[in-house]
Amino acid sequence: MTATFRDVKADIMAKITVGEWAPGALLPNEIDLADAYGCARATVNRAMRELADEGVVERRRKAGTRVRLSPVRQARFSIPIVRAEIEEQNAEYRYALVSRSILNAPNWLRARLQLAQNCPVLHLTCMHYADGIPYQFEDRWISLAMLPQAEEADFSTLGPNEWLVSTVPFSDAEIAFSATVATADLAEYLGCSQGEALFTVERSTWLKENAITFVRQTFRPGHRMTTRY
Amino acid sequence: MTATFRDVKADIMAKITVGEWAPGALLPNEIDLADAYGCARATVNRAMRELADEGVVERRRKAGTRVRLSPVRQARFSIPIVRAEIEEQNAEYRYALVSRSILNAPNWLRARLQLAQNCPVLHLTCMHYADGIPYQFEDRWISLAMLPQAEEADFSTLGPNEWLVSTVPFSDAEIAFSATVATADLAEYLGCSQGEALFTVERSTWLKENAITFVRQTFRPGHRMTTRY
DNA sequence: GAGTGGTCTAGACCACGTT
DNA sequence: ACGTGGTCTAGACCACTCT
Repeated sequence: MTATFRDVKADIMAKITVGEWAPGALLPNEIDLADAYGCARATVNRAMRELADEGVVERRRKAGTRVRLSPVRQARFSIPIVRAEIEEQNAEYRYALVSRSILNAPNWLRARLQLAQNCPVLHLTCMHYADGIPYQFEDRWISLAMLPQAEEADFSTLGPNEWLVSTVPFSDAEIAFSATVATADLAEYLGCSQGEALFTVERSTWLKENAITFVRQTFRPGHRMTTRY
Repeated sequence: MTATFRDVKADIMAKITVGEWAPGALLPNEIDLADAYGCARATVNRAMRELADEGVVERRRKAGTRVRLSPVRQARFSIPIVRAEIEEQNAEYRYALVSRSILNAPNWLRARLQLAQNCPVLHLTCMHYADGIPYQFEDRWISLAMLPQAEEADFSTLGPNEWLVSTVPFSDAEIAFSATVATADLAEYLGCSQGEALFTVERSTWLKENAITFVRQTFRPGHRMTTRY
């Protein structure tokens, strides 16, 4: 019959959304709230800490807890592997390797990943299909300095995405979303017209300062990346 | 000299990235870890709980804690107001109202926001500039059923973005990223060529099942939305 | 200086899911 | 049935920062 941290959190959230505690307002301190809810301070603390993590309130020692003026609310996107993304839509997944080559990292890639000069890289291009329809074109670069075993791997049946996930962990990643015009090549791969606008995701990953891989994923026209929060 | 939950978290994370605990591996239980680190179980619990939140580890009662097979790592994006986004780049922000009208919600909007029939909405279009250069075109729809006071608000100097944030809280939001081809109109507003690929963000927000607003933000060519995780 | 949140502790009880 | 994580408690000390 005592209040849980979920109860406390929900009640505070309700008071905020209803306007009882307006943006910028100062909330009671943890001791008073604990008293009011009839629970321990640690319970209130957890509730408030989660609200702070979610960007609903702002906390500062001595200054207390305030409702954020501009709820800097954050959206979370899960970064799925393509296969899972497609199969979740109950579509049949198909993968194809388009090209494979080994070369020294071009300058743009060296700059992007902070690679040493003459670093050998494996360059792959692949296609992912959903129910036979082009879904995504993948342009993948893997550092052979960090992952020499990638040279032996068979990417004709298993996508580099899945191979990497099960082979090597990473400590840092950078992700960027943008829009690209379909070139003649891309249009052909994705079965669309040249000039269409394509949603693009670029991701670089590192393991302790050492670059592992860079990938550019280009989606078929009309693709949307969605989330709720 | 005792281990903090940050120490514990960092150490576990290190053991995972180094491969000492491989994907799928079962970690010791909380009591043993607390013993090993010389701290209380609650401390280990907090460290592990945060790792679970971040998708590094998976926890189940009785089954214990395992390193995730496919790290379902999540990226977090903050959803800033345009002014803040521009000023953060040390650019001068300028805002302009392009058009304003009141009408009944068109069908696509009613469907999208689950609005009642004949719901009056305020339709605004605006431009945001960074150092005088077109930065973003905003296509904004506000429910007058929920926010009648929007009809009186002066949007000629203050953007609807900022007005809404300081006026009304929200409980749920849906956000979608995509790519759009620049139409003649958009090209003119954004000072680019027709046919360019433009990065687009659409967001709908509700307050307890009641739709508040829908917005489509179209960015100038080349815009990238970036984050690290 | 004093008030606030940040964290740790040692113990306890409970909920869940595997066995 | 039993082992695991999930949560709560009451108390304590500390770190920050506002005044």
